[in-house]
Amino acid sequence: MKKKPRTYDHISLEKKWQKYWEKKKVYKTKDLSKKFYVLDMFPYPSGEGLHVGHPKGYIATDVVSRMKRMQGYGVLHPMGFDAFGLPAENYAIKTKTNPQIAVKKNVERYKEQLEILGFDYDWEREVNTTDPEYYRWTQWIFLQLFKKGLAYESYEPINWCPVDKTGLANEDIEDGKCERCGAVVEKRPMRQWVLKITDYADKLLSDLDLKDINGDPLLEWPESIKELQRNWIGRSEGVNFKCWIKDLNIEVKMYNSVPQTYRAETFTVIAPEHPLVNDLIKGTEYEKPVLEFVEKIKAKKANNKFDIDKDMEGIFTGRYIRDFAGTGRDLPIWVASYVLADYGTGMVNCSAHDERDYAFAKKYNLPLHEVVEPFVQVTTGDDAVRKDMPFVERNAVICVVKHWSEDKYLCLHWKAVEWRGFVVGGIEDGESAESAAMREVVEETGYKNVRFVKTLGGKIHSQFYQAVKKVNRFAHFTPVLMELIDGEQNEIAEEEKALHTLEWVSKDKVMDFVNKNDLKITWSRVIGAEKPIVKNGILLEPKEFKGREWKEVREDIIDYLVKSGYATRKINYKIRDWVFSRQRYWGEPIPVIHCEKCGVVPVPEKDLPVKLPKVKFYEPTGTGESPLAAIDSWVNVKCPKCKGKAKRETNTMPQWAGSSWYYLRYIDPKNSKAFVDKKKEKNWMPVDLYVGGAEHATRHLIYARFWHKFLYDLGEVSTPEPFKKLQSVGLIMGEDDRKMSKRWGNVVNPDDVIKIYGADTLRVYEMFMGPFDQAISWSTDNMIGSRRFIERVWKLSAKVTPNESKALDPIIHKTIKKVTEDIDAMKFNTAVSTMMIAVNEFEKAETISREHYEMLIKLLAPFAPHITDELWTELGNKQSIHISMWPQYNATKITETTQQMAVQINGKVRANIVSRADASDEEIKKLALGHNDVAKWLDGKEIMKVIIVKNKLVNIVVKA
RNA sequence: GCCCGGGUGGUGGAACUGGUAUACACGCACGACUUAAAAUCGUGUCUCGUAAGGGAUGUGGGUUCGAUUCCCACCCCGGGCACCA
Repeated sequence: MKKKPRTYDHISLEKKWQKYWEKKKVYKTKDLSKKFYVLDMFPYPSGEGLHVGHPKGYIATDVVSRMKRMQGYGVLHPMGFDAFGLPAENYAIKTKTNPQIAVKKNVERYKEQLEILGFDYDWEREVNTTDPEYYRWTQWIFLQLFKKGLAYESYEPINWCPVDKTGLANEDIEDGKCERCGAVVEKRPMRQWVLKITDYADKLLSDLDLKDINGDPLLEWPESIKELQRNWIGRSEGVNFKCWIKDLNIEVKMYNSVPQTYRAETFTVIAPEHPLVNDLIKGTEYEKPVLEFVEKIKAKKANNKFDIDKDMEGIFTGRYIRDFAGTGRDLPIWVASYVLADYGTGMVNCSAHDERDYAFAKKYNLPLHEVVEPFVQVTTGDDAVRKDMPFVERNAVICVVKHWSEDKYLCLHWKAVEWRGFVVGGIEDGESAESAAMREVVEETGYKNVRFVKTLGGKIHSQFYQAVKKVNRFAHFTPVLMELIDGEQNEIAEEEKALHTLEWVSKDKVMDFVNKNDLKITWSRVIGAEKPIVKNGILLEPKEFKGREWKEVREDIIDYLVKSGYATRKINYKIRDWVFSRQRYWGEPIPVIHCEKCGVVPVPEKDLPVKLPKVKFYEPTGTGESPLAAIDSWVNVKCPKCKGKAKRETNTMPQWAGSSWYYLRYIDPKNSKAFVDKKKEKNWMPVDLYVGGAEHATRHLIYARFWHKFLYDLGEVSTPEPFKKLQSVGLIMGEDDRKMSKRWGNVVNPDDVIKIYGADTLRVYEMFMGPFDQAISWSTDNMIGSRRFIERVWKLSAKVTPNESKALDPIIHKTIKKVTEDIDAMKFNTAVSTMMIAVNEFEKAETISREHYEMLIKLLAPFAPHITDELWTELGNKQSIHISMWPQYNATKITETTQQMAVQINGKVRANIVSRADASDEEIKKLALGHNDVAKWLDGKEIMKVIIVKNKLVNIVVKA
């Protein structure tokens, strides 16, 4: 064994090992009985190159894949490039180079940057979405979708980006702006290809919760990303009411996801874009004004100047919905700006129990009819309803009492329970609310001359715990307004005064004074500031369901409506079909041909790929046609069916097409007969670990699941879901806490960092920074710690002797256990800190056995692959450390013979004791009580209880 | 507004199914080595207090022998969705 003092020259050392690994094909994918497929979200190679934030996820998968390989798994850890789409094309236009050339250059640059980081990718499996041999299969999948009717042409208005001059999918829009360039998106009707992702909406949603045979979740995804997808898919269950337009006898369906309140419906609104609008107004006096209104709203929407809060507008059509459910009312139909044409049926019956409908009705003075009374339940505090206790119902009054001369109101403050409100009391049998109110005011306040003014609307239902009577109360309050005639008052008993005080509160302070919701509702009726009752309340109609609760009655009402023939069950989704065509050059040509005679004809599979032709001008035209339309020689073809005159489709696919299935191509990247060999697919799928940014939750991850499910239904793939475990990477921010970007000048380039500190240091640092899925700011200062750590491991090799030494057994075996578990759980920061602790211990030892040192560097190998391979071969090993066996911990070597325990007295640490590891509770108790520092605290106190937690603490509870 | 995360030293952060809060690292201070500096090594570093001891995990309350961890309310920060009837 050599023990030369040598310097750690990371530059030559790292280069040397990278060459060695490549030459020896250390990382070639092997088919073994145990497989592990680790996948990175492949990069989109921009002209900027990588910054230090990009490789964070790649380092993590590299660490995992290296450990898995050492654990004897056949590991598939590939890398490729996603290069079609707007960014590459815009870059090409800007730099006036052909995108093909620009992409090639960018890919080369990216590969160089990835290579110096020392990743273990099997580059023989590299894929590139712009390679015709790759997109042949992207086109093939499109054709299968087309054949199953899942790809169709549509002429609906879509989102159009005026800067990028192309249509966009819903998913490409952020806050009404183009996600790429930030331009305000317009609505524009044009021909486009659309994929029917809505057919899979239900499966995409429910399969998020798939369970395996053990009942464990099949998708080990962060709950937050599942939730994002659930929200995006936006499933809504409800009913479609059958309605008729009065006089015209047109049947229409009306979607309603809150059918409980159907009897409150008093008017109907229809979207301005709805085709039925014309039929409603044709030839009537309403035709002109309504059409003008529709045009105005459409124009606003096209320019994205539409703001729902400012622009809630409508106009009457002169038509009515005929009474459809026995309410005895016909509903006037209004065209309203806030109605969505492409959700539900584009037409909605409106009631007082929806905030927007309520606001619209108030604005246009439309009638409202409430069928729900407010219901409040106290859930917190002393008067919170007690669980498992029945309710005692009672009719009662809430009396708001106005001062005889000032604009003040009589309020009560019950101090014991911190209840602030008005005079409240029960209604006796046979008593009217009015007389109960008179009686209660006199009894409670002592004021003698009070006058009834009016009842404040319908009942307010309220559940709370009545401490005095020790019951759960269900009160049905009638709120009333009273007024004192003068200030004449009886003396109030002293004991009454102690319970509560009377306060005259000025009008503007009452709302803040009262602290219970039923009282707040009462007060809002006094001042006329009522809000619509939504989502919660007690039903008055229909009479069969009177008294039932809003949430609880829903299913029964739906049953009732379906049985009565008023409605049918219906499910709607927020997710829209995927607008799949782009009017741009740089994408996969959509493989169909438009024939004058036969219509749309798919390109025969044997003619794939439809290659993107080389062009001189690839700037977007902005006409709704892609630049391909100008290339006659490419566009004009013979119809594959009738051999007649035909033209190629000139739209191309969106950026997300190629990435929707690339993980399958890695499995069999060179196959020219199929997109993937079925046997190989079965061997490697699903992806065991997929790592990437959470920003892909609603696009890539939904699209890929959609395509995968489609291929699964075709029998082309063997798993219902593509990605078993998903892990999101937290961003690395700039040192100024802002997103790393050229714009802020805070970009740190990995090449520079590697030059100074080495790839191993960069890798260790990025893993050590903090929790992997959390966004953390870069700190070059902090990185020095990782470099020091590596150098200490390097220097430690001087202490290695062939002799055995048992002293370090516990520490190294604990470290093996923790590091292995942490890597599996993606807790890299604590894995690194555990190794740091081990190194600190190793440094204290005189000598280190070769066995222990080898264990240590093996644990470090996935994080710092270069230096560990160097140290490993210095020890005389012939093969790379990365194909050595991962160390296994020995549980018996971890267990210590003694245990240290803290002694607490009433929860405060007063002493520490050491006992044999197998000491009995009695022995430990004796030891603890006998300790000098403990005796001092126990002096003259009575011991109530002694709690012993093995290997942790002893807590002695004494009487204070 | 709704739905997810998250608030712990000067900083990044650690703490297993409730069990000695602040591991590990950065920074800082002091010391050693050096003519000197860098590098390296050592010691210290939540806070108040001379000490004994007390107080701290966003705020307030609760459960418990014991709470960063569980429950309730509120405040703040980050992300997503947002006219979806």
